[in-house]
Amino acid sequence: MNDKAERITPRAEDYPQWYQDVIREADLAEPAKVVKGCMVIKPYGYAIWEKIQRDLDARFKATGHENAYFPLLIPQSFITREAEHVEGFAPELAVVTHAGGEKLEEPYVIRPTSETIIGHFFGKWISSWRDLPLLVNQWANVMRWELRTRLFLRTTEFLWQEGHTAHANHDEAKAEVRRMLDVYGDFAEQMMAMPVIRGIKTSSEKFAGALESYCIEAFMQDAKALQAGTSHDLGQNFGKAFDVKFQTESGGLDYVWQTSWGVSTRLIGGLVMSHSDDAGLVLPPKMAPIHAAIIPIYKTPEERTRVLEAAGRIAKTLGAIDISQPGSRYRDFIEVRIDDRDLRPGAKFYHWERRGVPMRIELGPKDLDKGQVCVKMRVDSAAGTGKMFIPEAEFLATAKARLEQYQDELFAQARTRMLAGSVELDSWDDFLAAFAGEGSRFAWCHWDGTAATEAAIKAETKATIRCIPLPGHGPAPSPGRCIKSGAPSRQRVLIAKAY
RNA sequence: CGGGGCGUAGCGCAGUCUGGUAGCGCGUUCGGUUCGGGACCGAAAGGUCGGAGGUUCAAAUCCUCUCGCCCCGACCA
Repeated sequence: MNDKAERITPRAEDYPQWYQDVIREADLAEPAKVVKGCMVIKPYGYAIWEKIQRDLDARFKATGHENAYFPLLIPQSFITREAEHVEGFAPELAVVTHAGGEKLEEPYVIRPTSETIIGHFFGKWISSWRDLPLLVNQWANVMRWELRTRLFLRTTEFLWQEGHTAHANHDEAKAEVRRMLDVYGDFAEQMMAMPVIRGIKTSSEKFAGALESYCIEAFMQDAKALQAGTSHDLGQNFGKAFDVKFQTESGGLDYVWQTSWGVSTRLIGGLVMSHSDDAGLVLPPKMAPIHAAIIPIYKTPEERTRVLEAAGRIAKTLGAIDISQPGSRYRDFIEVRIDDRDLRPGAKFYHWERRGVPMRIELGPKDLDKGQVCVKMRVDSAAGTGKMFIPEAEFLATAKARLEQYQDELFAQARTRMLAGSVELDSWDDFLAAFAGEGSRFAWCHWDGTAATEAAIKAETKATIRCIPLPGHGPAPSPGRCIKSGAPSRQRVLIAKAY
C-alpha cells in the first residue's frame, strides 16, 4: 500500500482519480476487469443501493405502483418496432445469437431498457379503459455497451428500476410523468441530501422514442452535471408500435398513453460526488448503512473488558433509537458498529472516516471515569465540530437530533456549492472562459431553441443543454438573447458539461 | 476503428537494452510487544514472468505470431 497521503488523490489535483480513490477506499465497488466495462458492487456499496431501493420502493407503492418482472432477453424484432427507439439504442446493444449449442432463429438482445417487451405484454393485458391506469415497476439489471465506463456513473451493466405505466388519456399520463419526477426530486433532496434541478430535456437529449423527457440534474463538485433520474412521456408511440389498444369509456377505440421513469446505481456516484472530501466518502445519515462507529480505547485487559462493556451498552441504546423519516412506511434505527479489531485506534479512525460513517464515538477509561463519551462527526457542522466530550446521557438523548442536523447540514452545504458553481452568462466570451479546458459551471443562459445552436455549443465547448428548467427550478423566465446566436429567447436554460 | 502505453507474487513496481534460472515495497499468515489519529520486532507463505512457437548449452530478457487490458478521439442512465 502507498503512503496514507497517496491513498486518496486530492480533488484539486485530479478529480477523476479522486473519485476512483474514494470508491476504492470506501470499499464500495471495483472494476470487474474480467468482464469489460462491468463492476462488482461490494457489500458496503450494495448496502447503499439497498437503502435507495427500500425508500424508493416505498414511495412507488405509496403512489399506487406494483412491482413485476419481465425477461432479460428481448426478441430483436421488438427493438426495431419503434423507429426512434431502434436508432437510439442499436449502437449499444449486446445480442445473444447462440443458445443451447445452436444458432438462434431470431437473436435476442439483452435489455437496454424494457419499453418494448413491456409494451408487448401491456398489449395482452389491456383491453378496456377499466384496465387503466396500469402502474408497474421493475427492479432489474440492464446492459448498454458503452464505449467508456466509470464506476457507478456509466458501466456496461447496471442496476436500476424502471417504472412503466399506461393511461387512458394524455393528461393523466403527463400527470404521472410529473408525479414521478417529483418522487425522484424529493428522494434526492430529502434522502440523499443532493440538490437537483428539475427540468425538461431538449429534443436531442430526450429518451429515444419519447415525446418529452423530464429529468433531475445534480451538481457535482467539479461543477459538472449528473443526470440523476428521468421520467418520460411516451405518448402513444409504444402503444402504436405494440398495438396496445383499449375500448374507451365512450365506446371508442384508442391507443394507451404510456410513461416510463427510472433511476439507477448511478445515484451512488452522485452521492459520492455530492458530499465526499479529500479524506474519503461522506454519507448523509439517511443513506448511511452505518451511522456510528464506536472505537474502544484501552491498554490493559481489564480496561478492555470495562470499555467494551460500556460500548455494548451504548450501542444497544443507540440501536433502539428510531430515526425513520416522518411518514415513512418502514422503520430505521441508528446502526452502530463496535470496532474491537486488534488495531491501533488511529487506524480505526481512518477506516471509518473514509467510509463516510457520520458519527464516531471514542470510548476510553478516562471517559468512563467521567461518565462521558468522545464524539466526532465525519464532517464538522452545526451537529458538532472537532472532538466533543459529552456526558453519556446527554449524548444518547441528542444523538438522533445530531444526525438529523448533520443531514440538513450536508444538504445545505451541497446547495451552497451548487449556487457557488452556478452563474448567469450572457456573453459568448464569458461562456467560452467558463468551459475552457476541463472547466464547467451550472451556466444559466438564453438559448434560441434550435437544435443547430445546441449542437454548435456542444461542438465548441463540450457543454450541453442539461435541461429547460421547470417553473421555480431556475431563474425566473425573462426575455433575452441566445448566448450563441443572439436570437431572441424567452427563458434561460441550464448548460453544463455532463457525466 | 485510428493514435499512445502496458501485461513479472493479492496490489504497485524493478529486472528486459548487455540471456546464466526472479527481486523490492505494501498487503497476508504466525508469535510477541503495543494501543486517545495510519505501531514495531521476529519468522513465514505466496510467481506456469499474459499465451503459443522459435533461436540457444541456457530465455522474464532475443525473434515470430497471438490474446488481453488501460489511456486519448466518435455514443450514453
